[in-house]
Amino acid sequence: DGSMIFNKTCPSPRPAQGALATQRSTFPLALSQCPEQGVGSSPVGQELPLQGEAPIQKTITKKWGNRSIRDIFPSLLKRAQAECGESAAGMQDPTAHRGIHAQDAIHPRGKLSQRPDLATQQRLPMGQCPQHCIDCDKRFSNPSALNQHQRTHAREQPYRCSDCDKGFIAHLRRHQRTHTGELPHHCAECGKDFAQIAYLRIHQRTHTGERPYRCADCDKGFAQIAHLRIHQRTHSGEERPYSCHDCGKSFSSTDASSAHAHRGRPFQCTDCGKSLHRAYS
DNA sequence: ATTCTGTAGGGAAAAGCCCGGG
DNA sequence: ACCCGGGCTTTTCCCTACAGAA
Ligand SMILES: [Zn+2]
Ligand SMILES: [Zn+2]
Ligand SMILES: [Zn+2]
Ligand SMILES: [Zn+2]
Repeated sequence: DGSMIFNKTCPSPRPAQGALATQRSTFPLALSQCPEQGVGSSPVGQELPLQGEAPIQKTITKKWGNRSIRDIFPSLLKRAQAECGESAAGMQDPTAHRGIHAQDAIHPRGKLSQRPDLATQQRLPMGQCPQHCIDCDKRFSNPSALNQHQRTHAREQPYRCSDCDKGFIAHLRRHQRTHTGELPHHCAECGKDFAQIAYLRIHQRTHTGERPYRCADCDKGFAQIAHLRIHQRTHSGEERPYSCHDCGKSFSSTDASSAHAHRGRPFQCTDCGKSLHRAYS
């Protein structure tokens, strides 16, 4: 831990979730309704090679402070997604910025928008369309298309956060705690505090040992149903719907895909000098 | 024997849905 | 009618432990 050098020889540090969704018919694809994509436009499809990309950057040095890269990386990704217009310029970590677009199913890069961009009169790939809906991440080639689209959100979402400008159907206060850091729900057992009561309830099972979800095959119990569902894949054969963009290996989950390692040790710790073969060491 | 690497298990965050009380 | 929050839920992410392979 500590400060890390992220030596990016692997072009996608986190495996694509969206892009891989094509291989899994049950994936909830939230594409549709985008007026720029036309009716029945299919999900990502075979991802086209990205055009106009800078060549993969060889080394990106970044001081991560006291936090490890795996702690800081998710927020970088989220911020890049929320703030990006179309270019990585100004981003603290262009690597993260590239990553999220290369993997993004919401606005797949391979598809051209139907209307030309106002400035250039070119049909841009959807992922590069400059008009960005902050509520759903869809992209539009011109402001009026975005405006029209956003009126649908105004109907659906009567609440709007003054901090991040996102719209919600309810529970605005609860969302705003993600900005304020307020943690009103206290565990009397261990003293930890949580932003949502649901976190506290689930957390309390770690003290009580309650495991309400039971595997019908092996009778093992789990505290969270998501864990049971993941576990049950171990009984049901070799379903491997996710594959790595870079090496093509298949995995049963995005988690497994993200944890797998590549040759070349893309991660290096500046403190101990050790090369790491994957982000999770 | 040591290092790599895939996998299982477990702790959380964010946000959607339903509902009842005020 | 409207707002709010509790309770429950799904989805996704992050991390660790560990066993078998290299
Ligand atoms: Zn907000
Ligand atoms: Zn506790
Ligand atoms: Zn089981
Ligand atoms: Zn790979």
